[in-house]
Amino acid sequence: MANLETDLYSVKDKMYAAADCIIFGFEGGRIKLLLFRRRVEPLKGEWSLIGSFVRLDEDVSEAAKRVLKEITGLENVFMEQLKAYGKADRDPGFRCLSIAQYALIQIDEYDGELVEKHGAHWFDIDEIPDLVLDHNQMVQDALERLKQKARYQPIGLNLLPEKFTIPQLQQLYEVIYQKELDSRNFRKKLLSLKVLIKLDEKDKTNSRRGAFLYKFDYKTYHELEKFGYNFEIS
Amino acid sequence: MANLETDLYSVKDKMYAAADCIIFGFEGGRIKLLLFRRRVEPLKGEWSLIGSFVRLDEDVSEAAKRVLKEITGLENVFMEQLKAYGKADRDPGFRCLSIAQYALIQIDEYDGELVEKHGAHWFDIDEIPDLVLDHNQMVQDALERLKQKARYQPIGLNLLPEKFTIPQLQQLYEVIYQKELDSRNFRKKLLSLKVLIKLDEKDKTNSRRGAFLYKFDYKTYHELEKFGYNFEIS
DNA sequence: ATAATAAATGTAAAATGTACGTTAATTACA
DNA sequence: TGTAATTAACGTACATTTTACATTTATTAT
Repeated sequence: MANLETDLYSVKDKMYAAADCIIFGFEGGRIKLLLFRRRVEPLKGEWSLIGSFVRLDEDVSEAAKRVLKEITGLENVFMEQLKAYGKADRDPGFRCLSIAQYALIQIDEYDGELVEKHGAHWFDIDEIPDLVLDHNQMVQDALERLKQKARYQPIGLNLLPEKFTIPQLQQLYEVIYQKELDSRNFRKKLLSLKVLIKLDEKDKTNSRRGAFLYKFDYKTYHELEKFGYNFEIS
Repeated sequence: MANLETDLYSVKDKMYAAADCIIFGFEGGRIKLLLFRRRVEPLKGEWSLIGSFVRLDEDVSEAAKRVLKEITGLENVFMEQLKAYGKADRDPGFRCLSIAQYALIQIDEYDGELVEKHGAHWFDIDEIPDLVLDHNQMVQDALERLKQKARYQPIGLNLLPEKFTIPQLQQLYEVIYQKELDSRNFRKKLLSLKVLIKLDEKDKTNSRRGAFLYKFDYKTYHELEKFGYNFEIS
């Protein structure tokens, strides 16, 4: 009996593991997703998230960083694990887990040439084509996560340049939440959080008057965080 | 060049995948964690989360359910993926990913005999022993998730019996948040959410007067959810 | 000079959160 | 039998935050 059980528990099957990246950007007031053509069979050539098999000697998060750098040239961007996708039949070819990670990047900073070379393309999130396997589901889950998380943590800022205007930030929140916000209340709430640094520069791309540029004060933010400070934009 | 790249992308290493369960209960005003003695080498006999290798033909979530049922006899309990743990060196023996899932159970409903038989034991979360591999980290992460999630979703209720009193629920929130709550404000806030059904019964285990029992109104809750209703207990 | 445009500011009412004190129901036991 | 002890339940006043809404400001193209 004991032996039987031991044997049962010891069933060890090996499988593949993939790291797939949901790469979001923000441009022209829209959230964008970077997709590319799948490089391996089956389904080679179909639109797919950017991903790679995880190698035996690398961390899952490293695998994601590796592939992100390879395609976009970017390092040190915001990236966070979304979740693992582990349905037995998710890949028709062979058993393969995927650990999905989402990245938020400043869309103007990536290496366009590299992206071009890998056949990658930015899609508006309202116009995402059919993707391989369960990748559409991953994108939906990542958007949901972004929506939830942006409310209580300043992660959305990773989609904007270091210097940004309040109207820009509002526009970002409006597309994330998919609803309009009152500009007066938005500004008031935001400034009350005391984590923005007003600069002496203006951005005049959107108006004659120009809007003041701000930077996020991460230092103060992390200080306040320790005391249970609540960043919340609703 | 193209071939080289194709080869590079095609590096496919197989590895093991484990499903580990962080099983929380609530008893005597404390959050408890169910641990057992590891059944496989290496580290056989050490305290460990309950887990199993994922088999080739089963979903990751199924693996977690399988092992949970095996040890506690429980089915249909609240269980949710926490995250995947994918450090290359997390298991000294061989490359093994773990997909951690946390479960919230009513501690009185599990099969004590089964648990006994598997050498499992409930630990107060303040008295968790050293666990194998990165399991202590998993527990910390799961507690953090519980703390975050309980604030905006009524998942804590899964730790209580179907019928519970308001003081019981408050006690639960107090241990989750690790801070005292004002009983008058807690009650007011909770009842204002309009998702509790007051019963005609009282629970007299904690006082002479007895406290009225309530049930959570999942039906109404799910209705309200559709309209962007916000369950929030802070 | 003026028109056009988005940025920035203000304010009053409503809703929610916070900090308290008091009363109510029940049982053990004097 | 009534009184003390104990937790449950309720209420209120004040502070804070959210919401709804209108006007002024800075700038440039004409």
